[in-house]
Amino acid sequence: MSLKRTEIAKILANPTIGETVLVKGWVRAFRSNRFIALNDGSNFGTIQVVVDFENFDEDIIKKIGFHAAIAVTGELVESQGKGQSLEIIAKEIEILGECNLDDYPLQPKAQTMEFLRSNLHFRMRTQTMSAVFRIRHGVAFAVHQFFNDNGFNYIHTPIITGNDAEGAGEIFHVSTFGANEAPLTEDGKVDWSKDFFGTKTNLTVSGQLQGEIAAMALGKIYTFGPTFRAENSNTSRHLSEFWMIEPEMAFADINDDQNLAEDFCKYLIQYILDNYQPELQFLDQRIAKLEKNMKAELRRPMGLIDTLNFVVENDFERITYTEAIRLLQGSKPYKKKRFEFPVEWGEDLAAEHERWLVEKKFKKPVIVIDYPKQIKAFYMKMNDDDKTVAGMDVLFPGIGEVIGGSERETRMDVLKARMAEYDIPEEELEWYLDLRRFGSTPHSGFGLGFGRMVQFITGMGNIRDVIPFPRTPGNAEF
RNA sequence: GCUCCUUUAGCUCAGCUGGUUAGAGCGCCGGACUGUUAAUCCGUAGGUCCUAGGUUCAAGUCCUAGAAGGAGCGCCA
Repeated sequence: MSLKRTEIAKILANPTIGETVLVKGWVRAFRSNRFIALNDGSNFGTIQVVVDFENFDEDIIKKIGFHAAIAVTGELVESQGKGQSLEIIAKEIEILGECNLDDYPLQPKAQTMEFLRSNLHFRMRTQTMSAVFRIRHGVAFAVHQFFNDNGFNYIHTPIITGNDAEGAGEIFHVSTFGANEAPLTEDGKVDWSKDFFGTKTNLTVSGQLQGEIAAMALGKIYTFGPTFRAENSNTSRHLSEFWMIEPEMAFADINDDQNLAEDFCKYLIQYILDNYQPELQFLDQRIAKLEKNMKAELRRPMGLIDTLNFVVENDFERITYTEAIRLLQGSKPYKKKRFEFPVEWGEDLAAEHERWLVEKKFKKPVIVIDYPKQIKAFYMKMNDDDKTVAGMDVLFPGIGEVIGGSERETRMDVLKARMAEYDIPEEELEWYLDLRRFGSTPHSGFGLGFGRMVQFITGMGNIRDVIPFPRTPGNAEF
């Protein structure tokens, strides 16, 4: 009977010293014509294969190169060298897939993220990307675990929707009409009633409003899916297609919302600390190397793992918008006129202001609540002062806003007035108003940018490097 | 959308106030090496200097336009 392949992770977890094993994987390094570092994706690291090259065909030895796919049959033994406890003494080696290094773009050394972005189909093979995407999976898993353990139901809200009234950004239209082929109405406008769905449709910008429908029946729900914004945003924190997590809770006010947001963030980070130490250590060292030659003020105040531990172990700072403005007006950069944008009650906080609050003043995540009504969405609950709404932003060091959420407005007259202020026709959101007409109750929720959370946990500088196939203005490769 | 920066070998970069055969490190390839850990040592090859115009006796270097990439800002998650 021929030997069955064993995954490297299983060998390392439960070694059977002295037994003959078959492993298959990709070569990460081949040193001294003798030592192969082999990775098969089952774990982050490698297993060492020792080759007595005198006993092998020269043709085979030559093909054992960087990122070649090979199969090795050999004896599992305790390693004679330092740096690993186990190794496999190769008896047979089969080349499964050669990797011609004359033409292969990747090299066995550190490469820039910009270069790797131009080779998206190869970049996951690098150690950095391997660490990032393993952690990305871990965070996604932890999202479901957290909500499941806390009694939330996962709701699939639509990706294509006729909902055009959310005001969360520019939309991508969805149509089966070809360019210049759209049928027109008598007055010369495109006749959307003849389109596939019989109405004008677009890709979703948020699942929140549909999430509220579900929360009014199931109590606690969450969505976790792709969202699309056609904004011409060119930053390291924005994607045109990104994944968002949106919990919604019935019978919950803005305080419950803040508690959920804080517990949730801490849970995700703790889960990765508990389950992805090798990956985190690699990313931590990677950042340390990158920052080695940087000026002290440009470096991170703490290492990656220390930062994650710090966030988990400390309470988030919670302040009102009004308080934030007061603090900012008393700040050194304000007095020295270093801020580019005005700090005035009624003006939205700019990135420089958020950064000062998070990185200079409190040095930890900050939740800001009770924003002026004019800078927040129509569905947020109006506070008793008639000036502010029960909205919140959760601000993280380095990446700014990770969460935006609110208690929702449930009073029919107030909601209608707010919609009028935003020129949202009532007939478009009759169903949303119905939720307030029939069995309405206070409820709250938020949206967490999944990529931003992964960015924070991995310490990656650009959100394009934490999603396999980034979609940004002018780029939709693969 | 706005501002700034970058584009020279496979990769990362150097190339001064324009001057004649365009450099380095790493990688690749060839060789050496029986315990390596980003292995090490020796050697070879490798370049439309992003594109198109222009200025000049002479342009990688200066000017104009365009393209691609990056950083920051705005919008947000």
